[in-house]
Amino acid sequence: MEIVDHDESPALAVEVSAALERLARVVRQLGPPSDMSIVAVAALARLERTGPHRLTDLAASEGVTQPAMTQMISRLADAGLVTRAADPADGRVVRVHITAAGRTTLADRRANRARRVADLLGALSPDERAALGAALPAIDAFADLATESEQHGRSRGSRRPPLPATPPGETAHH
Amino acid sequence: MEIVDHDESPALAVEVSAALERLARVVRQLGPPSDMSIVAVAALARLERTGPHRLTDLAASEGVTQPAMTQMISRLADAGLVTRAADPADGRVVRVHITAAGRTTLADRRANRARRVADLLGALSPDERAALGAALPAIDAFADLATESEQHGRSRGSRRPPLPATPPGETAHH
DNA sequence: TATTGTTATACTCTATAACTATA
DNA sequence: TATAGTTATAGAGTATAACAATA
Repeated sequence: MEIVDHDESPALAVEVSAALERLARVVRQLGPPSDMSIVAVAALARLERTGPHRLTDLAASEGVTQPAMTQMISRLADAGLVTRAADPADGRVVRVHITAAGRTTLADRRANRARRVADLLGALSPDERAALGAALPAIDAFADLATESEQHGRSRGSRRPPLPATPPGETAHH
Repeated sequence: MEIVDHDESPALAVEVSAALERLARVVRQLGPPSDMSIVAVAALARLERTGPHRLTDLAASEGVTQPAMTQMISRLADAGLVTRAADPADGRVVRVHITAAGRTTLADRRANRARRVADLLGALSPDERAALGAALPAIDAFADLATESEQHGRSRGSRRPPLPATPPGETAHH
């Protein structure tokens, strides 16, 4: 058991925790009501960023069950944003690819949300904007840690153990 | 139309927007799967903070429809976390109160999440923690602005027009 | 007639359990 | 036997539309 200074920032933890819940509401309201779900967007973004993935990998990466991801991908496929392809090397696996429409949808969505965020940021003071910008690396690190500890039971080593250049399941091809 | 420097921080907006989506995942995974929904927690917290509210007020405050809030409150009432009371002054309105069990649940949940957040914060560098702490006021201001612009069509005046000491619907009593 | 709240209906999203098919 | 994925079922949570009751 490593010695980590847990008691160093209990007050900060309480405040950060509260801020997170408030931000969740913002995330929800930043997009139109009938927008894609967070998990769907995350999966799509992952497919865009690091290429085709197996269903199991997507489920694990986004922190949902395999059946949930199956249905999610089915809906995305119905919408034409992804396609399923058989893996020639293993008849059981399904490889999910993002489509051109998927990329477009993602880009549009990002632009829309960034526009709204820009409006909000514009109403902040320069100091506040500066503080937010300065905190972004810490926020990313925090989010990475959270994701990491969720996936492989709180490995504490190299933070940001980044997504392999070749997505999992890609290596054994011929 | 006021002149607001929208184009000053487009890059920042893109990054903040992306960070928000990543944080949404963290929020989701910070609690047990069978945890209360964000909206339920927010409504409960509001009842705790500013006393009994009408259903309509809760729905507006949390950004959901009235029927959605009716069902949410029904579930919370089934769980014993809130109670409904008739308003003697107006037979149509329902006043929702938080119960002792509701307060306990809220406190437990907060403590749990704060503990997990503290663990994550403990793995950050001191500089990163400091940056996060310094950004908290800006984050709050940002969240307030978002909530505000959602509710009364982007009034740009006094930010943080805060929740009235007496909750809405409380004034016209006799 | 307007407002408050509920009920009806439908859809997304999730989880667990049971199943199929490949390995 | 184990793994990849699907299907079945149930439930939370949301929205819109139609409704009841009160003002």
